[in-house]
Amino acid sequence: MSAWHSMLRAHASVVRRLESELTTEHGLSLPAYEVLAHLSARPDRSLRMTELSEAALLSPSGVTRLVDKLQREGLVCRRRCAADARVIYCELTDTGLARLVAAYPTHLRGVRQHMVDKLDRDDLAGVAASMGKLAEATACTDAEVAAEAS
Amino acid sequence: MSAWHSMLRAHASVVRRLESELTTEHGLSLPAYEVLAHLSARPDRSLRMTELSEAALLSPSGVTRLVDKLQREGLVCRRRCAADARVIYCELTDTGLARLVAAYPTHLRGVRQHMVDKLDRDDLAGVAASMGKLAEATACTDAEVAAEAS
DNA sequence: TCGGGTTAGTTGCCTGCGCAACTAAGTGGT
DNA sequence: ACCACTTAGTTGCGCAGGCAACTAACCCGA
Repeated sequence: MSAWHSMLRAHASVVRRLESELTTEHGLSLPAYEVLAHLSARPDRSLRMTELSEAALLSPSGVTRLVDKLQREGLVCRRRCAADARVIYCELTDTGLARLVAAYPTHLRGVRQHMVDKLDRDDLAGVAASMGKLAEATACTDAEVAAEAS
Repeated sequence: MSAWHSMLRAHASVVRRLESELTTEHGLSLPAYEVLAHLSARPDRSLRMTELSEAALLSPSGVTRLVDKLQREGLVCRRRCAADARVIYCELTDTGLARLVAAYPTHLRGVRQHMVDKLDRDDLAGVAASMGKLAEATACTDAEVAAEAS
């Protein structure tokens, strides 16, 4: 139980700091950064909206609006899929990539400063492992829930 | 870095589940539950608004509105402080306590189910320790920031 | 004792985001 | 070939919550 509360507090404070640094220095919210980062990791710099939804931990509508915003700023653009007219690829523009590259050091420094440096090597490994288990486990139960719903 | 991403995902999914269970079964958001729980832990069942703000990880305005809502539902009431007319005590009513007692098992089960049971004993201890460090460390830097601002 | 600074709480305004309903497009059974 | 079912994405709506500005109360030095 104390683990739970500590996790809540830790998450809240780390996220708040990272987000405030990112927004003041580069005008990017944390989900926006996540989106750009995930896009940049792709060879074609693009992902489907649903994939972004998964990547940015956002609901479909949230992704739609976030991409709207990023598009208005010229950081991404929408591209229709030739094979399936329902899917829309969101593609990172050069401007978007530049913005990401500019923001990257800030983000990296933030994570180090607010998380990595406060823990020793073993702690960090433990956290990574445990959180990985949690994320995976919940993904599984999600699948089960979806299965029994159908 | 993978620790960071895992933490984000784990937190998001655990929180979402807990919250949805709490709201559907008892009509309480997670912050609302936190508030009631913290109040119940006090001998006089009351806390100042600022203390609630800290407890519920909410901004002052957020607390004001959350307490407004809880008050409308009759779960808490506001009480002025005789010694200092600025401070307002938020006090848990009997109804509020009853609601909390009703919700408690749900919350406990949720935390077990979505977090504790997915980790073995050592993981859990590690998470508690590490997250404790993070929360504490960020509290410290908060203090520093406040100090240098003044 | 009174005027500037601080602190507790509230309010206006705005943004982000989830849910539910919807449209458009693809798929599969008959 | 057609119609029911699913899937991708978008929109209407509503709520939660942060920031900045405000009020009221306290505090302290001259």
